[in-house]
Amino acid sequence: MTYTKATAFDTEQQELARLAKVLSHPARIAILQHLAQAKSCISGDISSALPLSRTTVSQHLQELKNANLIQGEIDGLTVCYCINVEEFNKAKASLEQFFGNISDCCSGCGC
Amino acid sequence: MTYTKATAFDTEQQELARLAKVLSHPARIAILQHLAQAKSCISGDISSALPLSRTTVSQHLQELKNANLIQGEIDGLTVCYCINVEEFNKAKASLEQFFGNISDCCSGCGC
DNA sequence: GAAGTATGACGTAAACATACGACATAGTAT
DNA sequence: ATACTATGTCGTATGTTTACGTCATACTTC
Repeated sequence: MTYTKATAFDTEQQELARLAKVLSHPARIAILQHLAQAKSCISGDISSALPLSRTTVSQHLQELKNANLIQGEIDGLTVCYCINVEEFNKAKASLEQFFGNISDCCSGCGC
Repeated sequence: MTYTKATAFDTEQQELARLAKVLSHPARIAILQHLAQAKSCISGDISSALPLSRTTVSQHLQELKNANLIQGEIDGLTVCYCINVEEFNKAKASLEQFFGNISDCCSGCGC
């Protein structure tokens, strides 16, 4: 985001937008849902559960990891990904606060 | 999203991703916050409150409108935008459900 | 109706995202 | 060591978003 004027907005707005951006692709939503339910969270299993190439899934996994929503532990040859529950709940909380503030505040306009 | 394989995912995943995408730019977060608090919600006032050109803000407003998160009423020369409270709360609910499902389900993995 | 104003639509350049094949790496097993 | 397997990284083609200037439209006011 260098060409965008994103930096002209305040930190809270940027953080919320960044979080939303991570969730803005169905593959990443699907990965999170899969990790929450899966018995296994091995990278290869995630790839084969999704209609995308292994490479592309790996890329989406990296984005989720950069956002701290998931974490990966190497176990020999395989990598085991899990949801970072603490960070995930922080994300949940900040989005809920955003929605809550607006709901509370918005009285409907007089137009 | 025509070239993406988005359509390979299920409807719920696509809907969540679409919603997140709308919120994935700080300008659109800022517009929603502004509309919630503003005494006025006239298009021109929104533009001048943001560090972007009027044209760009108008584009962001259209995206929010396409997503049904806001609605605009023409009043003579000016256009008055407001949050579409009903749709906004639906969006809130579906995101909260997504987060909730994952929180409930994710017991931490055995890695 | 002429001039002015508030908007949206259109065109477009630059930045970014998506998707994936080919390659690199590192562990495992024979 | 050699072959195999699971992953990540790199390059790259294609599509999408962002940002904004310019133009078109439509209402207001003189």
